[in-house]
Order: sequence, then structure tokens, then C-alpha cells
Amino acid sequence: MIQSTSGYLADHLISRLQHFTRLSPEDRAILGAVTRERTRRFAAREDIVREGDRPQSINVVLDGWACRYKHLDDGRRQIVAFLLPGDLCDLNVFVLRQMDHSIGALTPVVMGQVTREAFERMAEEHSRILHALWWDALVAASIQREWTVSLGQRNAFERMAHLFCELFVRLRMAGVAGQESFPLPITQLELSEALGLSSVHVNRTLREMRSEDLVSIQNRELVIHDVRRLMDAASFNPDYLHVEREGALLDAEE
Amino acid sequence: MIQSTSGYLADHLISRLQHFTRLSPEDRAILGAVTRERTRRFAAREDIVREGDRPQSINVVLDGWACRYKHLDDGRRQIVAFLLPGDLCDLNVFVLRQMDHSIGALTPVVMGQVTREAFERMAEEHSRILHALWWDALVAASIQREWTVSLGQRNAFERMAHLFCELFVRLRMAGVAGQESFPLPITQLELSEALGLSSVHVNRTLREMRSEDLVSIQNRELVIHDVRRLMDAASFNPDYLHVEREGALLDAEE
DNA sequence: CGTCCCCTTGAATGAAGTCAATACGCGTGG
DNA sequence: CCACGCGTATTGACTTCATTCAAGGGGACG
Repeated sequence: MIQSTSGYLADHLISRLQHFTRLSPEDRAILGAVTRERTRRFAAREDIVREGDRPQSINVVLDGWACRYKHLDDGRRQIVAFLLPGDLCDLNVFVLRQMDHSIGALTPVVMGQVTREAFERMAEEHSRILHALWWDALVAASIQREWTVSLGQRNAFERMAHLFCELFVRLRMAGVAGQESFPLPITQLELSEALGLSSVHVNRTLREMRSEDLVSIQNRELVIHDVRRLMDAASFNPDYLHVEREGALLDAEE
Repeated sequence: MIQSTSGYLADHLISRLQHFTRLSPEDRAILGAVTRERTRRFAAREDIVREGDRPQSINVVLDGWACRYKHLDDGRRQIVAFLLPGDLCDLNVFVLRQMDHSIGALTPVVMGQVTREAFERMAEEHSRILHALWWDALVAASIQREWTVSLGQRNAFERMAHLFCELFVRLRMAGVAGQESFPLPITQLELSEALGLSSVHVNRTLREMRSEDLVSIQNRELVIHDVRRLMDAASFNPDYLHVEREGALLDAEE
């Protein structure tokens, strides 16, 4: 892990939050500054926070993909959440004594680190930002519930289709997806650990989706051949992502 | 649903929170008063909040069991969380425009209703309470992650054993469980909807656990024949429930 | 050029689901 | 008080979805 203060990264967090509320130029400047004041870089597969750690600051994914995961005794691993560019890890971790799960980098990752003090100052002075961050936290909880539904009720095909839809919407909000494709910089094994499937079955399901001309993977990008049919296959209802500003989903990328 | 102001119920919420922090007698009095100021009763199977509703207040389960659930188009249902006596539903729902899931009563339920204003006043004047409520919310999120792990990685047997361990600890915290048993006032179908299994398979798994002399169900109570072996079978690690005060789990019931 | 991942596919196995029939309780009303 | 009916629990037989095992192929990188 390398300390750093450099970098001009597109602000995915701001892009995401604006799908919920309009932020003033000042809000945006402050949020950008606070999240970049202290940044850290991680290599792919490196752990960013480990189960049992005592968290000391709030992390923001400035670039790259990370995940929350838990290991079982015998080595099985479940990825319980993807942390995408602009995602925020736990506003209130300070309350708990120790982490109940780990956070690991899936790709090279740039993390912004916000101290408790900086966060509290910003929260106090800029209620619109705080409100938007609350929205973000509640959406994260909602996503966690939807994953529970997926794992509990959907079969491999529906589950994978649903995840792709979710990633598509979330990455578009972050300003990181194309009109009908998005970067998918993870292995099939990692995908399988998120979907609760074996990697072999992920591979087969992917083949099936390709043969139905729904999606395909081309140099670490997921290409969606027919968004409508993909969403139908997953019975995807984006309400749980709470994109609440009128027309926010259609906004031009910023 | 019947309006009511009556009732002298054991305060499960306070009992739960004290496993995290000590509350002063004044804290306890206030919390008790605020959550009982307005109560509502629901029949078993009645919906308390419905997907799409705009939430207007914070609910506290004063008595009975409820659940969060989501329906799929074709009628499949996933219970994503159990709401047990003393459980609290979403401190910050006001931020979101609409509910992304429903809350339904599993048994007859008494709900306390806390208005936004009452909550904010209490939060402002009693920071220890607020802190404890944050702990509660973060534990709820942690439980949701653990369910994701269960559904993704554990087989039927482990998953059920794990759920029983979780319920046992949570109900003990609420002061509602015995030394080696707890009330389980739900049907096998409802259990199956939480575990992501068919009700037939739940029945078989239950039989298997009975034949191994781990647990049995006797008039709506789950009797644990050997707590240690049950926890082993589930590889149960209670850390994710963040019972953080020293010895809190061993406290006499209040 | 070899090694290490990762992806891909087939064949055999296994866990959980579906279908269907029966049994059990419990409350209601005759 | 008993009979009926309905929801729930139980069990067997069969099916299906997903896993495991195993082997081969491809690309990146030292």
C-alpha cells in the first residue's frame, strides 16, 4: 500500500450523489477536497481492511473495484458487496469496536480516506451533503437486501442477469459505463463468489447468456446486446436503487 | 390494525441496547416513553408497511415477530430479515422516497411508532441513546451481510443451524429466550422463505437435526439439546452481532 | 519457452426442489 | 360433543439444478 496525495480522478462519488439530489458547486468542491485529502493505493487482491480491525476512518473508492467479503472456516468465501468507483464504506463504523468482515481490492484501487473529524465537520456545515450521504448508505442497505433475495430465490441465470443489471445502473450513475456496456474487471471466480455459485457454473451460465445473445464479455467489458431483454430475464426493477431525482437516470454523463 | 395507548410490556429494546452500552435510568425512562407513546396492533399475516409506501415514522417492535420481505413477480417470497421484540426499523427512512420492501407481521404484533420529531428531539438531547441506536442499526446491517453469506455458501443444514444460533443470541439479548430454548412462533413455510429453501426441505432438515439430537420443536418453542454442538454445526461466530460490553451475554435477564 | 492463472467443456455426482399423498391439530358450527 | 374443514407438518418417489472432478486450451509474463 502506497501513500499518495496526487491524482486527478473523475469524481464518481459526486456523480452518484447527484442522482439523488442537486449539489451546489460549493458542496461539490468540498466533497471533492475532503475525499482526496488523503489517498491510498492498493494492488489487486490486497486487503484494505481486515475482519477484526478497528476502523479509524471512512473510505471512499476513488478508482477501481473492491469488495466486502467474509471467509468461512474451511476457506469458502462470500463476496457480500461490490464497492465500485464512488462508493463509500460505512459512515458510522466508529460506533463498532471491530470490523465483522474484510474489504479487499479486486483491481488496483485508489481509496480516499476521510477522518472522523473531517467527516463530522463537513456533516455539520453542509447538511445537503450529509443528506446525500445518508441516501447513499440507505441504498447500500437496500442493495444488500436485494442480494439476499437473489441468493435466496433466483436461479443462476436470473441471479447473474440481475447482478449485471445492477452493476450497469450503478456504474452508469458513477459515470463509468457506456450506453450498453460496462467494465467488468473481475474474474469468473470472483463473480462466482458474489453469486454464491461455483465458477464452473458461472462459466456455463455466461455461455448460455451469450448463446441467447443477451450479453458477452469482450476484453474485460460486459457488452449488453439487448438491455430490455436482459432486464426482463432478471425481472429487474430498479426501484431498490432509489434513483430519486426525476430523470436522473437519463442525465448526460458528467 | 387497532390504535392503542395501553400496555405494560417488558422493554425488549432497552434490554437489547444494554448489551452494548449502559443506559442511565433517565435514558431508559425516556426511551421507554418515546417508544410507547403511540402503539399499534397488527394481526398475524397483516402488512405493517408495504413496498412503495412513503414511511412517516420509525417503528419499534414492542411485542411479537415481524419480518421484512420482498415478493418476486411470480409469487416467490424472500424474507430478508426477522424483526424480533425490541427491534427497530430504520432510523433514517425519511431520507428515501419510498419503501423498497414490505414489513409484515408473522404473529400478532404490537408496534411502537416514533415520529420523526420525537426521534430527533430524543437524539439531540440524549446522545447516549443515539449512540446505542446507531449500534443497533449497524448490527442490523451486519446481520444482513451474514444472511448473504449463509444463503451464498452454507448448505441447508448449516444455514438452519446458523439461523437458530442467531435467533437464540438475539432473543436472549431481548430477554425473551430461556437457557436452552426460545419461542419460534412461525411456520416451516415462513422459515423456508427466510432460509431460501423449500418448506419440504426445511422439514427434512429439521428431522435430521432432531435425529442428531441437536434441536427439536415443542409447542412453538425451539429446544436446543446441545448448544455447543449446534454452534459447531453452524460454525457460529457471534462476533457479527457485536455484543460489545464485557460479559454482556452472560448478564442475568432483566 | 515454460509457468501460472484463468477460462472452457464433458461426465458423474449430489443437494435441494417438485409433486403428491397422508397425517395431524385446532377451531367452528351443527 | 363430535364432525368437518383448513392450514400445517410429514414422508416417499422422482426430477432438476448446480457442484465436483478432471482434462485441455489460451494468454500474459518472467
